[in-house]
Amino acid sequence: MAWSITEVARMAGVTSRTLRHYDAIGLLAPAYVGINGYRYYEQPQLLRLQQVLLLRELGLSLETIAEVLTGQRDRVDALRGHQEWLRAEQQRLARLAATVARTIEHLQEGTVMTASEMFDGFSRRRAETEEALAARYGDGVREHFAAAGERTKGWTRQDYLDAQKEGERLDARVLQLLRCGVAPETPEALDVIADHHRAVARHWSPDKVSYAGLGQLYLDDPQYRARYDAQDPALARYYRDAITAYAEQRLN
Amino acid sequence: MAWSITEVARMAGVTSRTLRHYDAIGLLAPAYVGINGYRYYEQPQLLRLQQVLLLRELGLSLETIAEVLTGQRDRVDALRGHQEWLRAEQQRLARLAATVARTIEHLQEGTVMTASEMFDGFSRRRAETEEALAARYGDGVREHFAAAGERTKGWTRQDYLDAQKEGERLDARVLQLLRCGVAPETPEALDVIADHHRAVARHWSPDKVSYAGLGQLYLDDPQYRARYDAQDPALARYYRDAITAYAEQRLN
DNA sequence: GTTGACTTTGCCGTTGCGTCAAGGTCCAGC
DNA sequence: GCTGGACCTTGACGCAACGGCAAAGTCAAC
Repeated sequence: MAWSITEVARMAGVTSRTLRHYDAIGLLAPAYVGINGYRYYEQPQLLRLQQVLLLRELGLSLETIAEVLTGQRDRVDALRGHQEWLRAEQQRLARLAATVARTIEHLQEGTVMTASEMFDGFSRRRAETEEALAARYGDGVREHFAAAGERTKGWTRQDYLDAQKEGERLDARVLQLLRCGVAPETPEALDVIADHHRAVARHWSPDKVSYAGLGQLYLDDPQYRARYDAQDPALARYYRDAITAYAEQRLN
Repeated sequence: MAWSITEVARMAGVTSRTLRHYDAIGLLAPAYVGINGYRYYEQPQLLRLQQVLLLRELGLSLETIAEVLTGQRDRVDALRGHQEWLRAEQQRLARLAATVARTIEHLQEGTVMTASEMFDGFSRRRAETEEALAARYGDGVREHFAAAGERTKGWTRQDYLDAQKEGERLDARVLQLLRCGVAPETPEALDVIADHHRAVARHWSPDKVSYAGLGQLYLDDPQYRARYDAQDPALARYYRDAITAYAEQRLN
């Protein structure tokens, strides 16, 4: 008993285009293909399609479904992961909704919502760093940032741009070291970190401990972590190791 | 004071690719373009970008943002709509999570989750129709469906497929009438509806009132409505009008 | 033999960019 | 004047899961 593509589509409540797609991505191949090129499906394919649609309705991606059906991945395992994703997504939406609500209120009150400073990438990153460090090491670190604020009071936007540019160049140099297999505690690496330290010192006065703390932050803080992971999954750790070595060997 | 694309990108914390994209879709054009083709941005563009990113962080689509910034659409209005969407999406995810949880339980209990009948598009649709009608007219209609179940007891899968195929052909014919401007109460339209009535009567015994109720259902039930709306936004209403006219004129 | 329903492959469109690729431009140092 | 490196341009593909359309071949019934 073989069914044509449209017949199967009707039985399952999907379109024939969908079945062709599933064939194309290797998720569900027909039982056989006629000499005319027509796809023909039989009972086992219907059962498999049933499984596919069941998992699809739960929101799993076709890729995950394929993994589950080939047995590469456990169903319960995949579903648990999906459930976690669903929860995270729900929370994200909840936060968004809250922010939207607040924004609406502000708009209605006529508050102009300047906050233009917050849209300077540089100062925003500094604020985030302050929060992250304060969360890890207590409010004591905030005085460091207050001092940094004093020091950069006269900076123009151009100064910030230059500082940011230098930071990116440093990232590129460290990435080079990593890619070339240079160990993070070698003098070559530490020389690059020396430039990093000099750059940081322009708007902050880290001592041995707090500079090493910054290195650790690169690894632990989700914001920094994501930024470095985007370039190389090993970059954050490399940065931390190099900074730690630098603090140990060249600071006191 | 003009800034290059990368400078603006750094200030705003986005990539230059993003700014080029915004230029391409007309969301944010540079202040001017040099003879070398370079994009240059000035203060007003930065302010606009700030607005864009603010709304983007709230989850609005770039299209909506563009409408808001051109003044075609009110901010508060757009945000309210977005908020509703967020709520609906959250609820959808919550339902999904609940279903996933139940599925995990079933899997762990070893329940095999056959429910193969539920994957027959036809019987599923019938179940949905029963629920929808029961919700509207009370449980009294369920006996109609029980009788239909009796009548289709001996049907093979092929019979269901044929019935479904006929249903789709009828939809196509009605759509033709609609597109050609044939009014729903004309004899020509009623003749098509007569075939519809014959087809329905094979697994159901509608009287004048309940057949008209089915027509109304096409318009009111979200499932049916979506199915017809996909073909033409006026199809559901046309169906209802034609069925109502048929019930009035040719049934008693 | 002619419809009409059905099938095939192939390609564009959706959202918001990331990521090359190929090539032109700018500026500083020699 | 030349070179190198950082910067800029346009163009095109890729993603997820198909929808929709076009051109062309196939099948079955009348």
